Amino acid sequence: MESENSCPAEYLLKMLSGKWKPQIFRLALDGPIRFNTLLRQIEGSNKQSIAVALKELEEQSLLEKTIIQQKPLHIEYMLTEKGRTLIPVFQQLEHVVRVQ
Amino acid sequence: MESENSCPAEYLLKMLSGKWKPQIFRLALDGPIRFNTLLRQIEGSNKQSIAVALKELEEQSLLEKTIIQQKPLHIEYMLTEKGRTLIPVFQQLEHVVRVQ
DNA sequence: TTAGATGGTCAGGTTTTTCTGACTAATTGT
DNA sequence: ACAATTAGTCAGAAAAACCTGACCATCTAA
Repeated sequence: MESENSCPAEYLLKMLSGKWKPQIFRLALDGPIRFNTLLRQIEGSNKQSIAVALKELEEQSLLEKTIIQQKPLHIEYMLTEKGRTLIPVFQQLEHVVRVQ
Repeated sequence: MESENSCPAEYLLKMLSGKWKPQIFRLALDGPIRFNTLLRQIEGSNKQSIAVALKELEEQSLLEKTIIQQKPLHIEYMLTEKGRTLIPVFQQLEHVVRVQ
């Protein structure tokens, strides 16, 4: 993933390319989310693909994984600061899609 | 290409998915553009892929093909009204990419 | 203690996307 | 007449993305 890129759409497209990333990212917009919740909410998806997508989103610093040391430890994925910079783009897109 | 879609990013991603579409679209933002110009300006691309991408962008009504009946007839691709609705998204993205 | 949930990994196969090279046809310049 | 440019198409191969099913470890509830 070369971050050097003169085309901003290509940048977003690369960041969120793949069959499940946009949906994962969108669900993460609503707050921290867990692996199996994603798996259940994204219909048609599968463990492997979600796992790979999450790993890549982490590597791109759009999501971060947190292990919560509690009775039954559980793992959460949430937007990073960088991830949150994409929120206005999503809002803009929502607007555009409504208008079209 | 099912246009039904609850996730706007997924919508954009679908519209502009593929290795060359974002770059084609971006070049088209600067005005009508020709096949061989795209081919030359997008390095690493090839005839076949550009041709397929252009056809799909046309089918999605983001670009339109115009045959200009002049001495040597030539063909131009330009943004449609629908395509132009994506301009603010690109601007937003440019801003975000600068900030990141 | 056994079943079910969470959060994965791994190998292998299938599907989708992309690329290469050859070919076409119209037009223009030399 | 011949080469070059434009604007493609097509078949087949290669590469990338995705899916399935099996497996694993930890924990909890029955």
